[in-house]
Amino acid sequence: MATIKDVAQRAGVAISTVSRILNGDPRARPETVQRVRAAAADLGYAPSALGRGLRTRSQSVWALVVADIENPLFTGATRGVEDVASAAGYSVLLGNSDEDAVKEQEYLRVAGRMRVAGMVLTPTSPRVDVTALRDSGIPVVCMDRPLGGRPPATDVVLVDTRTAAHQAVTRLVAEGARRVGCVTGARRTFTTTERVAGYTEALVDAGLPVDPDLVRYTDFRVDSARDATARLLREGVDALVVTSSLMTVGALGAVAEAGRRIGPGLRLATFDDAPWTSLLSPDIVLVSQPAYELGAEAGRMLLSRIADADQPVRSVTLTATVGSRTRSTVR
Amino acid sequence: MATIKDVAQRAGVAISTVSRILNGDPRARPETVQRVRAAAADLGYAPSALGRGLRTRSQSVWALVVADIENPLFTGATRGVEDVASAAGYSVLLGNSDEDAVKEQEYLRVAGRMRVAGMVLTPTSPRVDVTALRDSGIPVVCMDRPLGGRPPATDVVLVDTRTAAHQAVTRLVAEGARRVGCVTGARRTFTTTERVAGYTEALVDAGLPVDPDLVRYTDFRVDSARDATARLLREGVDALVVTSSLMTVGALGAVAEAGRRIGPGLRLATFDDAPWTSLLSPDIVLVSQPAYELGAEAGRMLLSRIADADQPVRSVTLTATVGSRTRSTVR
DNA sequence: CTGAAAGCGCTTACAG
DNA sequence: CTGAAAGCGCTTACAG
Repeated sequence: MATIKDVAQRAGVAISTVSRILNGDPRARPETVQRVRAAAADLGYAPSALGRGLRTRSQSVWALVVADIENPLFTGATRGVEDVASAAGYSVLLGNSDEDAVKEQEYLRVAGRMRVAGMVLTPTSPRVDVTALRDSGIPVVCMDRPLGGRPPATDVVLVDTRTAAHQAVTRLVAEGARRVGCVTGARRTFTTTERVAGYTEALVDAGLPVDPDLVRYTDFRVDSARDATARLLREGVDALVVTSSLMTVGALGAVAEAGRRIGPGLRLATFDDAPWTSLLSPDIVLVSQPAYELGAEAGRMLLSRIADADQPVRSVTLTATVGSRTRSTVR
Repeated sequence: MATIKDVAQRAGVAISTVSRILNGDPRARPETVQRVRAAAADLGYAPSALGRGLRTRSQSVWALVVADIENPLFTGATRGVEDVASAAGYSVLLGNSDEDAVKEQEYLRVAGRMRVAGMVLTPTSPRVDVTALRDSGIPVVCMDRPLGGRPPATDVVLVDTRTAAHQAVTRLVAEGARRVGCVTGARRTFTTTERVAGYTEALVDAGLPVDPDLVRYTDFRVDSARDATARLLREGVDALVVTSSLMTVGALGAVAEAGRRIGPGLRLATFDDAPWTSLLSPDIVLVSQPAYELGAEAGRMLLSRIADADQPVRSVTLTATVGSRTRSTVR
């Protein structure tokens, strides 16, 4: 493994000269530049991020820790973060916490030890502890879910899915639904409580009774959503709101197993436009979130926070759109 | 940001003592251990991976670069790699090359500069250049796709999807298909050529004519698969083999738009059991790959290669299973 | 049982 | 325009 020393030796210069030239110092003699460049190329030299990072106390790497890499919202957001990062000269290292607080903590630790330049995080709960990172001087921007109470403890980009859930339920009711079941994720998750709130408010606004028993909290898994939906169907609902596309897989499985189908007698609203939702009946009400923009905005916030650590904490909320599914243009 | 120096000062010992104790050196006085531990905890000290990595010339981090994070095969494999890595004390940093050779090259560079302990890679093409990494002493294990010709240039874990494709097509033919179209990915990709080979061999074995025009290569995208399928349907096929679940979204979209449906008149075989495939008709022939095991085996190979750099290059092939879709147990 | 010292691979004022 | 030197945060023989 070639080091700066090897390059210096081969080019017949001091290591400081190699460093300067490779970092584009303008006041270097063209011949020297030539020699150094050639030597570096011959040796396949790539500067060690360890040596460099240690010395400059800054890395050109971000960590991005998402709660579920299978969620199309997060794959889209990941692209947004990556594009903003790479335009600014940063690379992004991804961690998947899998909605598991232990795994998440492990990624936070690794990122801290690696002294990354910043982190974008989708916290598994509002009480995730990022003080260790912040004390290390590593800025954290949250995405999709805030940290702490109100106001949020860090910069954060959210999507207003409360309003979207309200609109979706209002639409179901306008189409004739009277008993709307809700299959949703974990209680601890911000997005869950927001969407349930929107659901409840819509029922109230429509003058319909609110039955807490029609809201089923799960662990986000396909099978849990299937079971929850099966029970709701047995107990009698004429519409379903399912708060993620993965859970919708389970919900639709339960619908099929019950011998029912989506249509005027059983309406469905679902979140996230995963590619496969393009195959669903056009009757379905679909809540689309600006996934790419969610990540891009988080990236921009991180950039801004890196540039100025002392600026006030910011909170940005993006809008989700509610519509019927259209022909997919998603990858 | 606390350093080992701060801890030493607070505990009233030398930094070498701090280092030893925090690394579990047994010959330390209990009182000293106490003091050092307390000081470290008070300061929220986490050793810098930069300092440590520079000194020991070894990192406890792997890089995993996959070609498409949306592919359920790779999300499953990622879990396998992570579990093996973390059991051995490594963390995994993920990069998504998105089937883009430029992005891939960038991740290879970053991993090299970071001096990761090893890499698991799904190369975007057999000609990806990993010599820079290998020259830096960073072992590379390939997953899903080999590098170089035969024998492969690196350790590699593959899935025998050639045989699986053969079996799937044989099954379609047994059910009555005579003109089987194939919608597949990019020509440069190993898995594409393997599956097309299996498809072709099955037709030959069944005594059916082989029409190269029935094989449509795409760029893996939903819309490309949709267009390719639409054309195949117009030209007349009575069965389809689609070599990834994402492309199957497009294929099924085209089927619906053509006013056709999957059944005895138009059979379908597809690869990868994405969660949503559980919603498909039970008639569909499904090729399931051992995703988790693919990653776990790659992780084990990397571990073994790290332990002994000079062992002969190994190539492991796992088996895919062909069946009808069953109720999903996937997350 | 613990400390002082060297050195991992870099960058950056500081001389010259 | 270039080199020598210091130092970033660690670990690890080597003394004592």
